[in-house]
Amino acid sequence: MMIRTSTAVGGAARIAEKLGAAILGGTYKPHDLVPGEIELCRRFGASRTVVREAFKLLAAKGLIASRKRAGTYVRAREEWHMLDADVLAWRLRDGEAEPKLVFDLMHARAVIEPAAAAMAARARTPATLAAIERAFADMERAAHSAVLFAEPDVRFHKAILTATDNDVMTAFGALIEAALGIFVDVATRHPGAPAPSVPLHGAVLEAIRRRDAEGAHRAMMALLDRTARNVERNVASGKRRKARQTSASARV
Amino acid sequence: MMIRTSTAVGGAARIAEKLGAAILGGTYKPHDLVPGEIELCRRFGASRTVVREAFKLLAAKGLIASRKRAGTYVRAREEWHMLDADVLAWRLRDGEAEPKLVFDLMHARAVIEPAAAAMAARARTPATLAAIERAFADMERAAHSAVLFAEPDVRFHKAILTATDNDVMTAFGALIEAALGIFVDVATRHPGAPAPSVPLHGAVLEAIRRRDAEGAHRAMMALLDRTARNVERNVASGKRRKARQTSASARV
DNA sequence: CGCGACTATATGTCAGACATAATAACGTTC
DNA sequence: GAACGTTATTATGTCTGACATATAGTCGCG
Repeated sequence: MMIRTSTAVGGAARIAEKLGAAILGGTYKPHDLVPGEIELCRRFGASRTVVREAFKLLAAKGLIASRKRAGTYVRAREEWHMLDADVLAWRLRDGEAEPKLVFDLMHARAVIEPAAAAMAARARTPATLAAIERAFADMERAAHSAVLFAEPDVRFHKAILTATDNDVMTAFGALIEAALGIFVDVATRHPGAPAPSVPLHGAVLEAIRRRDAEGAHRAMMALLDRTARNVERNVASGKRRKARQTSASARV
Repeated sequence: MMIRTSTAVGGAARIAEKLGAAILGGTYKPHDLVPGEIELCRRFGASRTVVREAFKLLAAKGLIASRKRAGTYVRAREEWHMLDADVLAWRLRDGEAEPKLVFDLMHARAVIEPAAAAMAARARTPATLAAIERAFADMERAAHSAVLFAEPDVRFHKAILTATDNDVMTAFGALIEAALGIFVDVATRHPGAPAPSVPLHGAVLEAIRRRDAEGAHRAMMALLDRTARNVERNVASGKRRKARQTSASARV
């Protein structure tokens, strides 16, 4: 199992994690300099090699860049790779979450996923359809528990993206995954099993099965509508509650 | 000592560039090991430090991972961050381009951009509208040359994404930019100025200006339709011609 | 034939040195 | 005193050689 509270795990990755979260959290703002390599060596108890490798991890995501003599600075916000799963996770995790981001994600999903469902209805093969069906079956089985529901739910949505047979659409899976991770987080601290959403998922599956592109589009839209209402209802209460739990939400 | 055979520029970035292109180009396939650090030091005439930093750049994009003793290997294709601008560029650039990817990109644009135009029509502010107008004006001025047209064209589409006031939609800018880079490449080696597409862009702008969401959606759809037909017409000839120019396309 | 101990190997980390470029400080000239 | 060229400083960039660590592969034992 391994609990690894904070120690031991990867050198560069650990530092990048902390620094990335700090940047996304606003500790270091665009055009600010991050602490110098030597200073970070001291703080993290690591060698310059490792700190520099951490820098490269963040540089690859568009977060920082370095100039000789001047130091390493945070790049302009527009340069950040916002669709990168890690960047998204850092944004969503930081204590003072941004409710607007949650809505932005929902709106983006409302654009992408219905279209994806329609494309899947047209392009599905026996194999890709089977993957969707498997995910759906697992969802039905886990419908009583929000926690157990999460995994097949993500799998369901990703399976649809894969069934589009479009590499770019498939790539949105990472986005959906990050988004659903948060929504689940919201849902779990709210009463009520996810059972009601099962038939809505079922409708999407059914439309894809009979190659009904328009129907799949509509069904996915309806599903996301329900999710959006759920989220909207819970964002306020989540906001109230975050004050006392800072960011202690354990990743299950 | 170091003889620096090639052109001196960038250390880690240069190596990451080559390796990334090689992975996306299929030289190293998923689950394959890439050459060891020492071997790459030899090949690139660099120190292990630099090679390792290059590895981190690629690791951050999901392309590779390392295990002790076993070496550094290419991760499964599903793990690659396909929406990353560099990854996309590497895919598009490699000599044996994938025509399917070009179509996938077009289809994805057809999903995202009309929706973005509609959102922009609703959410635009004087400032964001002005940015779109400026880009359009520059397009009109450059309508006679495909090369000059490219920059304001990209700016136009990105300005619309920004005007949505949705961080996730805005992030698609990198995607559009990479896609347009290729389409321009195709267009330039084909006769005819981009002038005909100007009024189509103008219609989008006009709809956004009068806050007509549905109209903006339709206009953007029409614009992309034309682009799609253009691309479709030119992919075949591009394919034929790539044999003799391998990958000598100079970046303008 | 299965299993534990050992070894070789590639990555992971470290410390110290020098190279490089851009800024800041200085001093000279008009 | 202001403009300009020179030097010093500083943080990143690169190189080197060494040691740490985990594990795939090998060997030998039961």
